[in-house]
Amino acid sequence: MGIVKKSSSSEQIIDYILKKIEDQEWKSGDRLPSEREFAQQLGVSRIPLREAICALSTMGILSVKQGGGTFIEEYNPEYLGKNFKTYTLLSKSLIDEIFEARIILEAEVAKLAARNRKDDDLKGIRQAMRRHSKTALMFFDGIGTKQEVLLDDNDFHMGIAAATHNSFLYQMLDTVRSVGQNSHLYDDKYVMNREEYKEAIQFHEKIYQAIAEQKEDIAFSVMENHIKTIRSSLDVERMKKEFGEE
Amino acid sequence: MGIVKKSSSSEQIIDYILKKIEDQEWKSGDRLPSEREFAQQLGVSRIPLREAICALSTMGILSVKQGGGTFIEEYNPEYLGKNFKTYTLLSKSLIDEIFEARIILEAEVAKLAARNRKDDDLKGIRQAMRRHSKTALMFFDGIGTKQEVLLDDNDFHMGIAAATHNSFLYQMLDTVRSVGQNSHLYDDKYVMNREEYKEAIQFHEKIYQAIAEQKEDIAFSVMENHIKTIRSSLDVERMKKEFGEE
DNA sequence: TTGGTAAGCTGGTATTACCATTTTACTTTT
DNA sequence: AAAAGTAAAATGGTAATACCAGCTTACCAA
Repeated sequence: MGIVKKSSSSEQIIDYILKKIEDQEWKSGDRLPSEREFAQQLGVSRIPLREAICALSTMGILSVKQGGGTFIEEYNPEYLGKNFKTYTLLSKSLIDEIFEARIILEAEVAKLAARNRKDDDLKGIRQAMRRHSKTALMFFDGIGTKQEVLLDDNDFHMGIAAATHNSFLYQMLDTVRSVGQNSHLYDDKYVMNREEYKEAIQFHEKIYQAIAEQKEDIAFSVMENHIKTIRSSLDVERMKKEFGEE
Repeated sequence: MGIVKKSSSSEQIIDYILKKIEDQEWKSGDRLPSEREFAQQLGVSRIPLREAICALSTMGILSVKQGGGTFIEEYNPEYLGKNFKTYTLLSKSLIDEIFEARIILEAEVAKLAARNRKDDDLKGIRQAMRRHSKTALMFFDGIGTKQEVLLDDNDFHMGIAAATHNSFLYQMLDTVRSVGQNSHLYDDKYVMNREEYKEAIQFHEKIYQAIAEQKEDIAFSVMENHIKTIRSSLDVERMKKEFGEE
């Protein structure tokens, strides 16, 4: 007779595995029994066991390797926001919330980066910044795509996040940026006119300087203005689209 | 012949479903074909299809009802941090990162709450605050458990987060708080001596006042000090444990 | 010692059958 | 005709078995 008793089998199995982890009986890196063996121990078939393993691996708690086995995963903050990278159905009000959160996070991240950054971090940020300004200017001469510009811009911002040496804040910012940019409401509006982008490049340089010189408050406020400026221009575009052309 | 072609079947099915959602062919509330029918359409068996559905439902993108069907879920920020509620294996350095993130988030959340709070929000915060101070004082008279005190404390802080009316910040704070408090390193150290807790209660009252009067900067700085104080006392406890008793 | 080969582990998928719950449609009752 | 009850069908959940695909191991040959 198995250990499982009530309600959905797979859920009970999930609880069973989580309890083993919480009780420290199973630690990071440990291998679970093979599916056949484990299923027999629990008194269930492979199907609900696999459902449980699937759910836990989606959460990042387990990892499965074909031919190898199933293992307890190392704690990995990457999964914090991973779920949302592909989700695009956002309402107007949610987008406002996202931007509000993004302004706060970007500014605080810049501040913390100014405090914690190493010399190596500066190098990465600088490279991304220069690549970005180059691709952005080339884009207005008809060379390259908007996506390239956005990628370089993202590298700049996430490079700053990496300089905080705080994986939680990194992942939170990554989430907020991804969710926002994947929204179908902002598909082709992110890179605006030439002036606005030159302005953005200037913002980037100021932010970089502040981080390099470890001026936390300046990094905070300039970044805050930078993101607020972006939000404003996006709002303008949204107005155009609602009342204009079509 | 099915639609699926290369690599892992279940992953392809996941991509297939996500693409349908991104292309707006399937919207929130829509019902997927039944497992048998859908599997036949894709040219696979039910097993990999169920694996895909399992993964997507743990991400919060699908929801399944036995006897009913499988549906596209409404966008739900709740899943942002849900994964971590049970995960407890944290290293010392990660705990430092968590506290750093928490200080930033709690302070910014308090600030935003002071800006956006409605009168109803104040009511909830006030109730939690009073319940907390009551259970905390009772606890030192030997009545009630530490867990009750922690729950009330959590209600207070999350009530403030709710007052921001920003579900992203709410979920981020919830995540950071959950991850930190579930750590096995802090099992029985959260409620310290009587003086420290009276201090915390005073902090709470100041924070509440600032939010009620919509004084953003005061809410920010008092909350920042509140969390920093907690971190300090926890560090002291950690020292004791490392060099002391055992 | 080195290299490869084969056996046996592992998870991944297919098939079939049956159970549990929900939905639907029909019948019965009022 | 409307309401209530009941049976049938549809759907997800589980079981059992078999086989495929990738990895590990051990053993053998050079």
